[in-house]
Amino acid sequence: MEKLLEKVYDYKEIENSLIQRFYSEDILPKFSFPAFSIVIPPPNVTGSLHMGHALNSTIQDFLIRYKLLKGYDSVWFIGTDHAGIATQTVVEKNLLRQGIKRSDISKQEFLQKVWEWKNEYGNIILEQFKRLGLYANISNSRFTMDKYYSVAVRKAFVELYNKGYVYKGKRVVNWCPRCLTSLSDLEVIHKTTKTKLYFVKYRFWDDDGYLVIATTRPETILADTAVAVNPNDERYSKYIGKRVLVPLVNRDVPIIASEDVDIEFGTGVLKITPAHDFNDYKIYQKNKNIGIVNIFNTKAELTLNEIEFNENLLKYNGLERFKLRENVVNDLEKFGLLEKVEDYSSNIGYCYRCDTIIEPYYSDQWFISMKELVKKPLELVEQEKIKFYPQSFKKVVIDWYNNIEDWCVSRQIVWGHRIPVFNCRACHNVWASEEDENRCLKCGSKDVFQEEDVLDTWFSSALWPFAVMYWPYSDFEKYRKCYYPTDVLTTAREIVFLWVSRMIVMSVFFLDEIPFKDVIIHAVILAPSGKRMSKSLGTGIDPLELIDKYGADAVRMGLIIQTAESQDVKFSIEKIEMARNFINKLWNAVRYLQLKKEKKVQNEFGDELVSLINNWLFDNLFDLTDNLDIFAKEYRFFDYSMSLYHFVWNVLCDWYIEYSKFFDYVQIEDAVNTVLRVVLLYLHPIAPFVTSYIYERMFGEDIIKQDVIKFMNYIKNKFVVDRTRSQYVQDFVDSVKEIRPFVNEILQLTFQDTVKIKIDFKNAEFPKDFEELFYSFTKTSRGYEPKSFMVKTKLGNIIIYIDEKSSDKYKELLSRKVAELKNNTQKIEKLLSNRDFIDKADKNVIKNYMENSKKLKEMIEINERILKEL
RNA sequence: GGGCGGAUAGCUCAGUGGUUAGAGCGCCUGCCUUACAAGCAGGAGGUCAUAGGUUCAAUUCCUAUUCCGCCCA
Repeated sequence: MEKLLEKVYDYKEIENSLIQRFYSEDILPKFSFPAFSIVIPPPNVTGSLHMGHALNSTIQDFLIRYKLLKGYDSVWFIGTDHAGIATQTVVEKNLLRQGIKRSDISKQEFLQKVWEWKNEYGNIILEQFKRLGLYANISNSRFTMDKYYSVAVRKAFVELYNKGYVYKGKRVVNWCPRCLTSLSDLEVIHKTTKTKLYFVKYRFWDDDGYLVIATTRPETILADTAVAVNPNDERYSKYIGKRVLVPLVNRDVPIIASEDVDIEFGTGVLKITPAHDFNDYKIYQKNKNIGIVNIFNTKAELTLNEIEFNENLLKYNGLERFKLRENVVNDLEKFGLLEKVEDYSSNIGYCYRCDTIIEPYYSDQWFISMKELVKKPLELVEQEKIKFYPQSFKKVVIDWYNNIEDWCVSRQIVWGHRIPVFNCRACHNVWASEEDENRCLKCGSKDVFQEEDVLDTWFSSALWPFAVMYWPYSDFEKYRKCYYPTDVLTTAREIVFLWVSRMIVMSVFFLDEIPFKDVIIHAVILAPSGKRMSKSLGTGIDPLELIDKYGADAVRMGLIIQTAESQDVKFSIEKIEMARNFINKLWNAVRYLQLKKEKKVQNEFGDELVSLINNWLFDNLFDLTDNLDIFAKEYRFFDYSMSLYHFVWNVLCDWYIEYSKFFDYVQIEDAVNTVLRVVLLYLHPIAPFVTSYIYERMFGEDIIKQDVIKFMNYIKNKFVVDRTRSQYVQDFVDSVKEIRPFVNEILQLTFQDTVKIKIDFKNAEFPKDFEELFYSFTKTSRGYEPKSFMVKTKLGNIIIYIDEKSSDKYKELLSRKVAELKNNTQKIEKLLSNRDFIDKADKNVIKNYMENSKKLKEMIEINERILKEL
């Protein structure tokens, strides 16, 4: 049954042979208990696999596979997001390359083009995910605009609408003049930007005096409807009620009082442009009589209309906002209205998709009022019904809920879920409906039309955890029993508000239940320079290239061991190499053990020694697996990986396999097979390819079908560990490590093959065979008859007398050691003579110090004697 | 402006109220020892950012400062 591993670990071959099995149509929910479920954060259909996806998916796949091995019905719901603005932008650019402008074709034709694009390219990202070795069913993936999902979105919107949580209103919103759509607050990226502060004179209407106002956006002067000062500002309070002329426009506007005016900023006088500034809009809402003037069209070009017509503006008509700014500044200067210009840096909002500067824009939009909806989620997070890892995000989410603003959900684009609100031209009835309507519910008129806007992408993603389980169809109840709420959500920090907190809101509203129990917020992997990884900046590192070069297993493990906790890390290729080397090491260890079967050992050791060492091995193994289970439970993937790394490399390979070279295969076969099984099983969630491959080679079985819990119970009964006996072996290990530096130095000085020593096993229970092992492990040999020279190992029960070869080097080594020992002893003595310490410190701590002090003194004495006689 | 996190070896990062603070990479010495040179054995390298405080004891807890990063407005 067992097949020998190939000489060289060829990850490409292995990945090719297994990838279809991992990503297979046969992987279906079993609807059995215990169940475990995760929903993937759906990648954008426009996306390509980046480092964030790679880490995020690795974590999820780890959990899915770990639970699978633990006997769970472990299901991963995967799929993609239609990503409204992002996708539309990509398709627009595509068409432009073919010479087709968006404006050349109708909305319907364009929509058709987007669907064509989606059908052709929309699954690329899922195909790329494959390469990571994910265990999921690709044919079962969902899409936020597929047939069933669309039903869920409409149902959700209509229900919110009918319960009064949706309203339409004319508001100043974030507007992207390139994407030609509104954006939610969360889709705006604020960046400190160098700009200028213009000090502009506003003349009084009735005399020659003037006020100076500082503004970063002089072009919006044209839409000023008031000037405001803080009533507590002694400099200006006397002017409240007077009127000033808006420069260039010569519209006369009032000077109003507002507590919102920052006395410190600029001159302390604020111009009010309600239609093009958020703060000004707030002030306007409290002073509606000042009026609101919109001077821009959707592309942020100055556009006069009948209502807001002003002949002084005619010459600017059609100018784009920054061109307009130039013109306005020039004219202000020309008319002597510009007092000065200063350099300034201010926080400016940019579109998160296309990086265009956001224009606050006064327009009709749809909103969801959030204050009420957020109440229950807030409580649930506070009560830790949903737990965040790391915990600090609990507070972050709570703060966000507490300061929630209404959510602008309408987008003026084509690609998305059209808002299911219908209007009747005849009777002006407005209603929301899950079905397409062509007749007014109220008056029966056929003159009805649906809203043109589509919903924010994040509205549909907020429904993801239950929509992927076919809510609101009856099937959902079947899924709900096993898989809802889902167990854990893993995500990057940047979408905690955009997505995570809104999923909670929606799940609580529609199902009265949390969508997931745990939220893991993982690290952000930065470029090695510490900058963000970004394709456009050229700082991105392609995970697929890494997989090509190092193999998927190495990439997975390498990512995990460089991202402990959620602290951001600079990407280090060394960690990927470390993982690759580790897998290679494991491969070779297995291969060695397989080859060993064929070989006979010359002078094999007795079974007594073998059992002692096996006992030590299993002691370490059980210690390891106990820890691994804790680490997995606490999502400490770094600790999980590193403890496996150290067990395989520093326990199994460095020591056990070295011991095994003195044993015959039959003596260790049982232990070896068992330990390898356990290692492969526990490593499988990190490195699925190589472990599956080796497992099948060795045991002829599919690793994913194994039951770890059963197996562990079985072997814990079979190999009962004796801690005391295990300590003998550990003493041996420590003694070898202690003596090696001396031997190494001596050998290098004397060019001998071995150093002669004499070993004194103080502990009679040590098997005599250990002596032979010791010689071999330390490159020493029997035959030294000690006078008084020796080195005593520090912790162990073994005393080694070493042939001194009376060299200066040796003397130096010993003196250094003695000095070190003395130094430590002094520190401890000082502590022990401290009354406060004796009175207050923990008794065990004191005891340990005292014992150690004794040991140290003994060693100093011995080594000093040696030194004297050298 | 408000909030959060970080500063530990040359580099990337772990870790800890208590004896000698770790890993990988890099560096130095010696080894192709029949599983592995992607390896083996050994070594050098740290006032744990700075200043105070709490404590018998601080790299670890607290406060302030500096620098870096992130989030929100």
